[in-house]
Amino acid sequence: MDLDRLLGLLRDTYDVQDWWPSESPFEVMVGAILTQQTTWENVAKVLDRLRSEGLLDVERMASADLPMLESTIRPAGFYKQKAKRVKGLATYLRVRYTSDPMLMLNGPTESVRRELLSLDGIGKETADSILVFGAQREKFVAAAYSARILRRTGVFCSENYDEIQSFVESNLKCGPKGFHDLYALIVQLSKDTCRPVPACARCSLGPECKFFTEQRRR
DNA sequence: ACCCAGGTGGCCC
DNA sequence: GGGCCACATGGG
Repeated sequence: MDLDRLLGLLRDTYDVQDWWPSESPFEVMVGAILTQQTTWENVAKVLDRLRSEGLLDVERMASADLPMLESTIRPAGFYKQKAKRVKGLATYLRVRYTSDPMLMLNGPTESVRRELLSLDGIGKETADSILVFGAQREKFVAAAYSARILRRTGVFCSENYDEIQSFVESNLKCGPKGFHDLYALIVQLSKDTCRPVPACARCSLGPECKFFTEQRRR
């Protein structure tokens, strides 16, 4: 199994259209923070609540009442952290990019990525999700699901984020949207308990691999 | 009564 | 650099 074949199989089975629905890049940023360690169903509920309160807006979010924000975010879990981080993000965008907060997503991908990573609550996975789904950049999100599927399909075996990301980014030949689609499809496959993971093979590391003895899943 | 979810940051060694 | 831990609600 190689990357392009995996992507092809997944595209035959799942649809990437509107996998990450949003009305603005800022909504993607907020959603990316809210969805950390949380199901999208709960995040969608919170996004709706934020929207109805007019808070999916940099200016309004930045000046939102924190306790109020916390109670709105509660169903998404880790609500105190997330409220502080989302408000912190909005505040940063407002002061750093006064004319247009979304200018932050302009410029070279790697420099936007570094700036995202400097913010509280935005790590590699969240930064890459924002780049891919909020700013249409070519980046692969090397999340836990990605590591798991690539390992079980025998494509690549590693738990290291940077290693997995650079492997995919330098080996997937498929054109534009390849990284975007691959990640979206991997998550759908992971959550779809009714369908088996595509045929599994041990990775090329052989007995050196710490997962070598893992049994194949159905 | 467990376990997991579209992670991150802090602290320790 | 890795290994633990807190953060928290909701659903199986």
